[in-house]
Amino acid sequence: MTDPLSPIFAALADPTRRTILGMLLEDDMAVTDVAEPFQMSLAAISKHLQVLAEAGLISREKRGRVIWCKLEPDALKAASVWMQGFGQFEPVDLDALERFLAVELQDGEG
Amino acid sequence: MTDPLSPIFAALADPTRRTILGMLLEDDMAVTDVAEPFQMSLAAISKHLQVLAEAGLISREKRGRVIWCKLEPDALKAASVWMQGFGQFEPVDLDALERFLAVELQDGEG
DNA sequence: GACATATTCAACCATCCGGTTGACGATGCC
DNA sequence: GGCATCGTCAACCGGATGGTTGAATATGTC
Repeated sequence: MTDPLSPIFAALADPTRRTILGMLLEDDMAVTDVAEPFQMSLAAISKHLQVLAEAGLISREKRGRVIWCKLEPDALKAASVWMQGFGQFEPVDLDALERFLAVELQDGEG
Repeated sequence: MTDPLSPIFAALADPTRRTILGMLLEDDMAVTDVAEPFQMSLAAISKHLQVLAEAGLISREKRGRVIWCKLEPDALKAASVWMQGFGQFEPVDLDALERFLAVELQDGEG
């Protein structure tokens, strides 16, 4: 499953994770601070951040004992581009589109 | 859980379902015809169509004994709008996408 | 060294998901 | 009526998901 879009959409399918993305839109945050407004355990939030990171939607950088989470817009952009293929364009070869997006994503990462 | 976005993203998280949406972009299709190119049972495709319908991404209309599936772009638009809330990247790589689509459309069908 | 904080790991649990198969209700055709 | 076709339903299965708790690993502070 090297398809990049599936984990992105799967990550976006959870409202907690979408809320987290919204929080990270304002600023980078430590894991503990991300977890603070939620009524669930820190471990649960940590797992959500793991899902977001594996989808490429965020990155995590450890500085000292704190792990900073940062929004990575490229993955969202990939999903957005895919959807625009539906909104505005005529029939498209989706497999080719996904190959295109895969290249796009690789492009973004160092 | 009346949140409309979660089922939409969850539906998009499966590559089979995304492919189905791509097929329906060209034209409305009967369930059997949707299932034809896939290496899985008709019942499995029927379930996928159920998921897409519950997310609002398609509608199904019974005419005779055939059920016609139709793309409903509004749901996709809702998800797209949500993502644009994130969009500093909003003017997606439309240039690249258009170049891609131009090649695609020439290459593919007439 | 001792202790507190930040985060993950591991085990566990209930539920959901994607697939199968076989039976079933509707519909169209002869 | 009898039969094939269209599509879903129901039961089942293995694996993923979302949550819990408690222990473990780093790191910072005194």
